[in-house]
Amino acid sequence: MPELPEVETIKRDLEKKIIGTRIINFIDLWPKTLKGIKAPDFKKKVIGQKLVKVTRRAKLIIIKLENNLNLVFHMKMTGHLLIEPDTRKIDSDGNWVRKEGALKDPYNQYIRAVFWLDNNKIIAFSDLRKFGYIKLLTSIQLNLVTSEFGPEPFSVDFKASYLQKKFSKKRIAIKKALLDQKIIAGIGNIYADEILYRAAIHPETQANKISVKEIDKIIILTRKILGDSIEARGTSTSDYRDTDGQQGKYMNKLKVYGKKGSLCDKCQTEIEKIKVGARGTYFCPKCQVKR
DNA sequence: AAGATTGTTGCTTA
DNA sequence: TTAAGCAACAATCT
Repeated sequence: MPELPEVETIKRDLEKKIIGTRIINFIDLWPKTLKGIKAPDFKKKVIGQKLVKVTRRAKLIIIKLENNLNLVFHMKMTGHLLIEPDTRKIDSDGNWVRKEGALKDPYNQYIRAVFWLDNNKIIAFSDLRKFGYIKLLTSIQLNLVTSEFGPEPFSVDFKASYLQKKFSKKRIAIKKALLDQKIIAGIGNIYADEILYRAAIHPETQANKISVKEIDKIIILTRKILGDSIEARGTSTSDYRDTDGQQGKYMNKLKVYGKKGSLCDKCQTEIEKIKVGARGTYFCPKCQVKR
């Protein structure tokens, strides 16, 4: 799943590869990919525009255009933004195929939208499960969206006094609180489990029962884990790939996520899997004691 | 072959 | 007014 480290990796790659280029064409191969706008209207507003700036907020990628409109991408579970040489074409049946000599790409059949750029490259939005989307928003509309998110984990606003205030009002499981984008932006299922394991907190602990000391731990560990994962270019437990179609390397450093039955690093107890808020949740029953 | 998987939204209920 | 739970979305794998 693309969570903060994966989306941040994509954002940094895009910054290097596409800033200053111009969009010269667009096609949507799965109509629902464009949310809130139809392709003809979208094309009118986007074609000819220079890509001015790339930012990330929570799990959103935002590309600012010269005309002050913003391309907003959400990868959901299986989305990719692939930057490739322009070696693709549409065949007579309307199918999206590789031209001869194109890079090998296992996601060819899942491409939902394509932007052609004026540097002979394309941005291909691939998404196996079709949950991801592209929106075109004014800065005002974008602000309405991003202002709903809680603080970024690396911002100064993400601090103990803030989390104390938020958690004190919540009786939900701490894991659900970490996943709530209105409380903290960018954490998903993988990193929530990793943070709670390293903080030695049972994922079902009520958020309002988390101590001040534990809140300090959560803040430090969140930054440590997300930072390390960004350095490793993210986690590819299943579908995540960067703009070159390459996997991240943080999988090897995971302590609990996806590791049911393997032994805890700290105490050699078997890692267990339970459901918390309808999400698969991995933890060590000895290090993360229920209360 | 049903159930699990995932992030987010929108609805319902308390 | 707020909190919390759940269905829905989509497709694939077990």
